[in-house]
Amino acid sequence: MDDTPASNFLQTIIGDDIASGRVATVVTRFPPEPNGFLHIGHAKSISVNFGLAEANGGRCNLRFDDTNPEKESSVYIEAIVADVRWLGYQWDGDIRYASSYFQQFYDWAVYLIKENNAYVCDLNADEAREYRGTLTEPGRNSPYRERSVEENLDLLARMKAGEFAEGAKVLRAKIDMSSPNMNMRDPILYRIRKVTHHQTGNDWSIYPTYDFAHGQEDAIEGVTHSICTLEFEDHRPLYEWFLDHLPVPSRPRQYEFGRLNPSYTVTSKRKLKQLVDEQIVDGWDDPRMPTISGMRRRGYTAASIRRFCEMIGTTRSDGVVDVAMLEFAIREDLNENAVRGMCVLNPLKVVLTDYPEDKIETLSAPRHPNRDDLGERELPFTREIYIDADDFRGEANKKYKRLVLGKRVRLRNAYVIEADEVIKDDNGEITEIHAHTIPGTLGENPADGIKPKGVIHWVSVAQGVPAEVRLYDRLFNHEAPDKGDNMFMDHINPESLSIVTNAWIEPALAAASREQQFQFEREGYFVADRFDHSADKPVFNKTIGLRDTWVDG
RNA sequence: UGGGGUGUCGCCAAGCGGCAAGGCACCAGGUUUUGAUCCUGGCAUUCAGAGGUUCGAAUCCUCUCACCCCAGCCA
Repeated sequence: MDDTPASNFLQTIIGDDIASGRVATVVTRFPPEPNGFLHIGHAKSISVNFGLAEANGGRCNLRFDDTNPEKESSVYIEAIVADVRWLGYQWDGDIRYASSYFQQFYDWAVYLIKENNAYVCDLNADEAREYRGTLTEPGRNSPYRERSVEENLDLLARMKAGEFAEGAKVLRAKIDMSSPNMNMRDPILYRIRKVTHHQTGNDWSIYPTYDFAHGQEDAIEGVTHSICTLEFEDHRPLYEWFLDHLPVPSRPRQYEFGRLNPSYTVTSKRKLKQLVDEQIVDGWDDPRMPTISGMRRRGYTAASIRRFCEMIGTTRSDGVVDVAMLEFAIREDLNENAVRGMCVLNPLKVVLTDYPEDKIETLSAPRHPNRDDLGERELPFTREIYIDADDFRGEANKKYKRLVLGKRVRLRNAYVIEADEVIKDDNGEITEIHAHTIPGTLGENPADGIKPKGVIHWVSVAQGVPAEVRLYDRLFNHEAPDKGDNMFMDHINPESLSIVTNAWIEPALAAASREQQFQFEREGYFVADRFDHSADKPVFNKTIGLRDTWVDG
């Protein structure tokens, strides 16, 4: 958005087109099919399409490629619209639908028949496959290929009228059954589907295929640069064939880029849907999902997703992007902008035996270590506090910079304390620690010169608030779960979610509003859950941990 | 054994005939009341490989190799 236009091959092409006068105004489009939620791969496409339009003073349309009603639903339309908006992009004019051009497509189909460039074929799916040939053998002409224009016109009209059963007939382009490009072997333009369409209801019983719709949609909308992913490259000759043989109002051009494949994740709507359907996750917006809505709920910001897309670039090579880059993008944003707070995930009580029982000292702590503009928060200090159980050891080596029996540690934003005694129950489990404060260490080092070895976070027992914290980890424990067909189900990380129900947060955090991001110091970045969080029952999701270079656990 | 693509550091990626940007990751120091941030330094005599053209090649030519996509009435 405020970024300088990324230099990539698409920008070069567009720059040349503008310079040569081939295009006056750049028009792109983001054309999702409403058959699932948008994921991080779509975010790249959105970033490319809207970004290129924006960088070149052009426009970008949001168009639903809704040509297959069987798999689509308006539920997805609503989710997709919300996601694009949340990412921060504004499409040109109204939302478009391929389905609103259905009559035009039909008229063009009639045109093609009249030009002897299309015919109705009665081959069923199996027969058609047989006639199509293979990658190395040419196909054979359909026995229905030479029907008369009149007969084809009549048959198409009757297909439209619903006279034939699904699968009984299709309309095909008459191109070349021996083409080495499978897409040119008399591709299907229309198939019979007697289903209700989410936009057009029962108006149609035949629906155009992607190939017979896409280029024409682009032409109707005046799209100048139709940008898609690499797997459509083989369709480009067909895309152009239709533009060549139809009286379309403009001449769009298709360009392809390599799709995004983040490591440790799957980005295939089919596979994501399977995770949802089989309840491996809680829904399309589960925080472990690589969907836009899942990432949003996880605590990713729109800015970090845009930044990530910018970092990875746009090229024609397809590789796997290390998720560490995505993690870097969100840490970078949150480090700069997230308010700090303290949360104890695994509470261990510490009693400060020298501290008065009823005393509540209201300390003040900065909301951010390097940003004074974010101000300060009140931080109550009391005799009993919780620290994380991992932050105490009876004894430890010099590398351990936390609380050790007989040693000192600094309580973040408060006093230096020294551990005196470990209290255990009958089973030998530690129940609490007795310690004492070192006077005069509020904002100062100990007067005796014995500096604490480390800093740990804490929360007042009496003034803190219980909270639920959902700890997320990657959904897959394999770098490339997408490899192989259904193998990805074998690589599910069984520990991708663990819920901490007895976390303890400082009062300032209980005042969080939904979707507000924080850094729980020394733990990571967390967000108040978009749906489940409330002041009465705080719920936080772990977005990502802090970078941890500490060796020796 | 058809057609279409891609190969530059562990990952992403600039480079488009003049002598290998940058980011992520990693490593080593410094600062630090977050083992975070921040700061400093390190990290491809080499561009899939082999030939060739040229004063000079990652960039041009030739061949080879590897990987990806295409045989949905999905997009």
